[in-house]
Amino acid sequence: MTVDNTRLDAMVERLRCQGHRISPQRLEILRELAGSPDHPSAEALHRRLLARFPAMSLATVYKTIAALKQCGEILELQFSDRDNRYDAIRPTPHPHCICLECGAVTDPPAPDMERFVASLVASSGYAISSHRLDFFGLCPRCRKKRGI
Amino acid sequence: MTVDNTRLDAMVERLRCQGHRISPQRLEILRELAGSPDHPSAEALHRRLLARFPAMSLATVYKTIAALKQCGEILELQFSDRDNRYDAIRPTPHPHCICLECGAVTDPPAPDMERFVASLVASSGYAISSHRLDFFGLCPRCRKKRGI
DNA sequence: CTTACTGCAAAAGCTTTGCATCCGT
DNA sequence: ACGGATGCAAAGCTTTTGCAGTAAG
Repeated sequence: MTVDNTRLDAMVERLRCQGHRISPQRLEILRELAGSPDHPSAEALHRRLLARFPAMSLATVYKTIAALKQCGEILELQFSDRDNRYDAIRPTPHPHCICLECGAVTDPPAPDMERFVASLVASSGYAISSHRLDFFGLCPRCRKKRGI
Repeated sequence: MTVDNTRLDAMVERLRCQGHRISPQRLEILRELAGSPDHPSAEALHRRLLARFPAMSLATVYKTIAALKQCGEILELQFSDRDNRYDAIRPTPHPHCICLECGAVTDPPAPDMERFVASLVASSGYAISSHRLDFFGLCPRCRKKRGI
């Protein structure tokens, strides 16, 4: 796993500023997040961490995610029919592609999103503070598998 | 409530085609959906229907929603931290504005969305079949209340 | 030392499912 | 009459919470 230490340090620093403490478990969760560009679920994170931290509780993962949310250091993609997915590498809103077959979540190249968001912010009458842009379909691998 | 009878008839017809039956309860749920542009939750629908159908079960509402989903006649906006919301008036994907204070969900004017979606579909490598565009913030009313 | 964090288990909350009965078609 | 729909209650699942013990700062 390739951990982005700059990002890891930023998360640690931000948590500390907000009065959170950094336990060994928490540090390991942050490290895992900093090295996971695949938008893992809480359960997936927990599974990966168990190898290095056999006693880690799933509740601890959720509590650390809650702390990161409170600091604005993680982006939560909510789903009601499957696990939520998390992106702590790019915690500000950006588009995602979600594969309906394998569940992969990826960051697509974002073509002139700025202008699109800006125009909507201007025309909606809302004071927009964040957004969510999800595109559902088949990822390249699953397309190939199906010959589409 | 202003029911769009054209839309209501279309839903009934589509359900029938797919082998579903139209009970009095179901017809009333469809009528309520056709007259609800506010993207109600299942529970909100149920609450409104109880006035006219005191014995209506929440499970029946969910089962009718499931039938509509299967027919592509309803758009489900999933949330993991609150009730899902439903739009049976415009069942194809379109942008939404969601108020973080009062929970209102509205359809904003959609400025050159076509081009944005098209460019992403082209650049992502995915075979995109649907999308979800949510904008979170304060609705005009809640802005006013707060003086923002 | 003070107060947050951990891990476990229980609770919460929305949605789905099983089942006996009822009713469209 | 057949097969789907209803209503009730129970089950399912993910996420949150309570608590006693532990440890970070």
